[in-house]
Amino acid sequence: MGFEVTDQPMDKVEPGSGPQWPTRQATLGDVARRAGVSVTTASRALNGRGRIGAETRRLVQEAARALNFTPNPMARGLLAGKTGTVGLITNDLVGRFSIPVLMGVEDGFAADTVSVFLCDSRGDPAREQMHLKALLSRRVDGLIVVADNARIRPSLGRDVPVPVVYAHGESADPADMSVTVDNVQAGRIGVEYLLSKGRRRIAYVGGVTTLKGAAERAKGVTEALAAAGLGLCGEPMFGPWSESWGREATSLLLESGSAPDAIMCGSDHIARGVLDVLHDRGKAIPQEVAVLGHDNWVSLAADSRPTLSSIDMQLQGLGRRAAQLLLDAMAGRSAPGVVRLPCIIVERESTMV
Amino acid sequence: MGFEVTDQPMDKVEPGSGPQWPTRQATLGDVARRAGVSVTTASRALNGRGRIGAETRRLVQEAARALNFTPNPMARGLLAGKTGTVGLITNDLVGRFSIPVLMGVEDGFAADTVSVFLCDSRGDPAREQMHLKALLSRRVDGLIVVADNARIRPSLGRDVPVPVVYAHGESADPADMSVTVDNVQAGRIGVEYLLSKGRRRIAYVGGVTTLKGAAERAKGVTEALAAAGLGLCGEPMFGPWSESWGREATSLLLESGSAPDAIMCGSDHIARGVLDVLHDRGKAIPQEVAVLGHDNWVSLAADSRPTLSSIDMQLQGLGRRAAQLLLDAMAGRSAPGVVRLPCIIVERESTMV
DNA sequence: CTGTTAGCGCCTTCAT
DNA sequence: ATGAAGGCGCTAACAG
Repeated sequence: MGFEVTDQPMDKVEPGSGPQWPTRQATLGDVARRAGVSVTTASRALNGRGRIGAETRRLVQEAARALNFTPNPMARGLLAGKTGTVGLITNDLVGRFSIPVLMGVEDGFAADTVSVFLCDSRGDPAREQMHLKALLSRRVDGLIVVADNARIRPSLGRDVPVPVVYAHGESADPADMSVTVDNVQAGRIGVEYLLSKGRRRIAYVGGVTTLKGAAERAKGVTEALAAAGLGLCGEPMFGPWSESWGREATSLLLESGSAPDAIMCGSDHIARGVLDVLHDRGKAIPQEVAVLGHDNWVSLAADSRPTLSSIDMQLQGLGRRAAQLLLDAMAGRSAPGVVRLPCIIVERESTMV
Repeated sequence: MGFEVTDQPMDKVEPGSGPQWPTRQATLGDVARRAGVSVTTASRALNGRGRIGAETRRLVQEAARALNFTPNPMARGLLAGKTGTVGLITNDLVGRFSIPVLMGVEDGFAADTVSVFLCDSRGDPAREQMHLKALLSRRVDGLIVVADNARIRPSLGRDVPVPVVYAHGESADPADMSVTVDNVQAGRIGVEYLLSKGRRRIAYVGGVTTLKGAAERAKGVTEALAAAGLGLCGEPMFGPWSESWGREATSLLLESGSAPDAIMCGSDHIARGVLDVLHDRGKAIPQEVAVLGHDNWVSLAADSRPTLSSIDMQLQGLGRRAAQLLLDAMAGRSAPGVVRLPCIIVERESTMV
């Protein structure tokens, strides 16, 4: 099961000395020679172009298999003017959001057709610019920029010579293609879900509304409540997306005299803080107060006390969609604008009566 | 600041119609023509080979800049027989360990020299095999396999035609190069640290010892205690790496009559569970009981009640080291064997008197 | 149906 | 100090 040419003498073989890199890979010439045909014929036989004798084709294919031949993508790309690669630039690999998007993107491309270069700019525009340059000089056929959902990001500009899709965070330029999350819908379905569970006094603890996503979620919440003829229970609480804010906000909420029967949270981190304080105060969850998180971050939500229901942004699907859009654009069918994808509820104990 | 050739007539320009892909990139021929020299001279001027008149060089460089020329890596690679790319195969992008390793790997390569193809096998050997094939047919110059630290993984085999470095998890074949974490040392420094804080009754709640990492950490713990003439407080508790196990183990521990003044944990998840139960039972942390986590997973450790001290595996450094090893191997200096990198303590409230 | 010729963009002898 | 020619591996004309 060797990957290299075993058919002809190698340059420097030291028997029994273990792997010997680099070992020359088989070329189309090798295949042709072994099959006793010309290079062109070999090429055609393998690619299925033009008319080829059945026997010849078989011969060539066999030779290719025997030599473990795979076409050199550089030679191919040089001719075709395309590399079959795309670049993926992300801001915050540490931030957990990039990962599922990234996996979705990978799903979206056939692995043996398009490969993905990964670059992390660490939130530094200079690094991003550097990576952009590097990727373009690698002649990627397209780019995906995984951006922060919290704010609209500047476009890479219109003079980038390949199609670009912005994923998760959207580009400021409406002529760009962006795929992002429908945060308003997320807020809405959260409320609708809690209403369906019989809750009427819904409080909200979210992220600071200077962040785009946080503001949109809050908007969806307000709208859905209004549609049901209700208002928020207590003041809406906006703070950092952290556990300690969840704890603090819950204390404030309870001490202000509000008696919510559900608390909807802007993140799972916040929700964890909420759970802790409710627990300390002896509130039964979900019987007295239901808690709904946001992000469905499994390592935070799946093993808490009680386990945490959460809104899932379906980021992997978003990544797939971004890849699809990019493929279309690379094929010449580009569709500018912002696509907003819906979220779903993942139900666990914290909301299950 | 265009990326494309603006110097000569483009094929199809529709003025005012926005970006027009694909726009031809400048070639060395374009540069040479603009500078009024031959392609050979242009090449030499830009690469600094051979003797070139100072003025000629300036001219060429200026032309290159004006045309935004970057050499086509496929043409270059075709000639050089190398692509300047490496493949990175990971098992579990969702599992958080791959990410810092990945970032370290990125740091380890000069972004404008080596680019990284990312592939996630999702723990499926068939997918891994597929990605391996795809990467090899892309002619990567080397491979990094980010593996699970919990078990020794099978080697990709000796007939892979490029150097391979295994990172985080180690390969079963000692002829391979692996960079991994020194789990024994981790256990040891954890104990030594707690001892230095004046703790003497140290309990241990770890992962199941069928997992390699868990067993090694436990070994380090035992050794360090023995070296201090001490033993473990209570039975060592081994279970899943989860919060609920942390909670359960703590209850068992306290109910068994052990009165630890410190609990060392196999993961931050476990530690979070430990914190919760200690909190419920009114134990002051760290005054009565100190708690030490493992992984230093910031989103779990940095905002808990109290914030959690933890052992950090320095995975980013590990990734850098893996990249370095691979670079050396690609340059012909390969160093088989397993490198074990030390961990450090990150101190937060849960252990600070 | 098959082989010959040419060329993708670049670098490297070899000449001048 | 510069240029011309050849070739990396492959595919797309154009013969035959």
